[in-house]
Amino acid sequence: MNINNLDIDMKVKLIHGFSNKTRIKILESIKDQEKTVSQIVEEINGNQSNISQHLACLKGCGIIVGRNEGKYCYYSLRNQHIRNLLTMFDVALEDVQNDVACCEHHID
Amino acid sequence: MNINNLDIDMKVKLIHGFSNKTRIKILESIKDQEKTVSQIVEEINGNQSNISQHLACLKGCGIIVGRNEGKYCYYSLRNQHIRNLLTMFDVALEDVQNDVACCEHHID
DNA sequence: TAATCATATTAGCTATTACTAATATGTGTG
DNA sequence: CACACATATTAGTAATAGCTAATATGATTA
Repeated sequence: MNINNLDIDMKVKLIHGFSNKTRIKILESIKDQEKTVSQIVEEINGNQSNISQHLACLKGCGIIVGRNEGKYCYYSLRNQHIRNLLTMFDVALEDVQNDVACCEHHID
Repeated sequence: MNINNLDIDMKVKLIHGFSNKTRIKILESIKDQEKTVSQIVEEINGNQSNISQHLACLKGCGIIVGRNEGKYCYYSLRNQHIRNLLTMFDVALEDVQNDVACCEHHID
């Protein structure tokens, strides 16, 4: 496993962070302002444990950062690059939107 | 399931296309010029069946397009937006690179 | 300090995804 | 037309990811 492979692993991990519906919802929810876990849970109508796990994943992937304040934990996007990526997904999607039968069975 | 949810599903599917090591390798391989399946297989040292399946996935996600010519099939990135996305991943990654323990067990 | 609230962690289970090997299809060539 | 080559498809299996419910941790408050 060389440097290049490490890079690609990192890249895949980063991208993987974005590749789940719940995580995308979380990211959209905190795109413009930091929120606490419970705010997120309420907003996207999720399960506390589940959201917490996804937040840990997003943090581990370097997509978001957490900040503790008293008993609350505020999460926000790591930086502007991440925000840009989220925007770019939408841009690319618009373009594809019409002719995507779309990966129904993913690999097969 | 409303319009918004359909959008988000599409978005997740699009992103999912990028979230696998083999697929990223394929994309990097064809980033600057179209290639045949066998060229890709050779270049990234992959298994023909496996690569073919991933190509179908990428096509289904709207990330690449295929063009038949005789017994060959040439694949290339769908458009410039996709190329931009690939570049942006690298940009975002650089930024994160240093402090990513990184999602070892994904959700847990 | 006991009770409560916010969040994290764990365990068990199910669903999804990726891989390999075998086989099929489709196209050009001797 | 038989054979070889390029690619696609299928089936079966192994690996990964995601979910829920239960429990733990850690901070605040009555």
